[in-house]
Amino acid sequence: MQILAVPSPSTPSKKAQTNTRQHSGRYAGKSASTRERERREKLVAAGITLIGRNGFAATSIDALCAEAGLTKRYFYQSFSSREELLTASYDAANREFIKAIMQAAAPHLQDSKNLVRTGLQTCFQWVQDHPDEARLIMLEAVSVRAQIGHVYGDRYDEFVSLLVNFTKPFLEDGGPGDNVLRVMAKGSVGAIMHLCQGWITTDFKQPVDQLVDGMERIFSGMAQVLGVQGWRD
Amino acid sequence: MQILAVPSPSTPSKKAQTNTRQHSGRYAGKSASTRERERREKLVAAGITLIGRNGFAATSIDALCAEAGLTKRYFYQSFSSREELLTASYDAANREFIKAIMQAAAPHLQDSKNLVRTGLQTCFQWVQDHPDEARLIMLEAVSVRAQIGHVYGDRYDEFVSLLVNFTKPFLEDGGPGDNVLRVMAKGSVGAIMHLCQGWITTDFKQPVDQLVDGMERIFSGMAQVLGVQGWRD
DNA sequence: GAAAACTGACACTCCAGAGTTCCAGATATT
DNA sequence: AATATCTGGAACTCTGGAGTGTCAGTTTTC
Repeated sequence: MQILAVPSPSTPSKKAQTNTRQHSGRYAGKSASTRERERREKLVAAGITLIGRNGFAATSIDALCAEAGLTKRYFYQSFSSREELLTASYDAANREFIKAIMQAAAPHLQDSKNLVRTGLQTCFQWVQDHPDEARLIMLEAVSVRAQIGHVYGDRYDEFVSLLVNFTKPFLEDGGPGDNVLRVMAKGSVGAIMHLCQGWITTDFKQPVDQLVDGMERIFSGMAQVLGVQGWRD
Repeated sequence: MQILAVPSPSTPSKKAQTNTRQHSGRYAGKSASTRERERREKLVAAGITLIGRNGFAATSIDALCAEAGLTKRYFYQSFSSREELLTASYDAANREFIKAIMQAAAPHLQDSKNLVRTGLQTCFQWVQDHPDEARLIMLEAVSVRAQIGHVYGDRYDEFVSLLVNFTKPFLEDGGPGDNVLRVMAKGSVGAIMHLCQGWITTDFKQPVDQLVDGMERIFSGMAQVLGVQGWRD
């Protein structure tokens, strides 16, 4: 069951170069591929907004196009199904999310304790500041991602490897093997996501500090169990 | 937006007692309410199977009825929407899940370390043994539950309270407040769920032992951070 | 045996949304 | 100015599934 036809950023559409004269793609000052890319981006943005706001099931292609200010024709030019747009929207939102955290974390790469705190703080803050994006990647994408898991499995695995490899230098010998380390990394991701899920669906009632505090302690515990050097409360 | 019309186990249907003579409900040896309850249970079972197997979006009411060996009439007798059946199916599957873990955990209530290990082992084993149920409660229900969260919020909160209150007696003074404890409890639930999600979508490739091992270490870390008495590796 | 209520199966209407096609107007090229 | 391409908008068909209705046959009660 091939749900996804490879989400290539944009199908160059083969140039319907029927005849051998004039016209080489420009319109309104932009090249054909630029226009197509811009439309695609509008649709992705609309996807983030509507799917995040109303849910995937309640988001029709018509509504998507209306939100994007385009017509169905252009939808099918860039995507072949609603699922494909969901995937692209998920991808875009997820990238921004990761980017925000990476940027905030970068200055603290040498100080693991600060790194954890800053990362968590940024994470929850971003979620609160981008509710649509967050709902999309934390809630709506879960079951769909399960069906197209093979597409995102690799990238997710890379991310987990990143976490593991980053942590490893700090570890003493005699700890768990890589497989178990990976389980712990995934578990951490899950804990954060689950907290975000509940937080989102209760309209961010709980203060960020408490979420950060709780997660910090969980990480702290893991650090101690793993014997991370230079970590002690 | 009232999605759910109170999932009462079965609408007694008000007895269409139009006239004043004979017939008080029995058919095929069973009372009216019994028959109705049996049909409801068949539908719930069908819901678990089909939604778990094919996903909620791909499960029509017709298919549900076919699977249950009933006709649409009976569906609308017990439920007023597909979402309501999903909710009921989620509820049923979730109860079984919790029950299995509680039963396995019961003998170890005095030994926290064994309690954690047994609980985790049972949890993952149950998931592997009940893939349909697990897919339903771990994957399919996530986004829908977000929409009807207020219905399940209370029960979930109770469960979290259970965890917290159970842990509290073992804690030293000076630890985090209740709010933060709750965050940690929710985080643990999230870690397990996330691991199950990934595990399910990769067809249970990873051995149970590794999952249990990883989660055990996370709990172990939390125990140490919280200063649980009688816990030390 | 007759009346009432229940059952199962099918037929039916209705609609939203998917996917396609057409066309008039705008923009570019020569 | 003439030709070709691109754009936005709408009209169109088609289908699956929701929700309702009908009816003949069965079981119960009196």
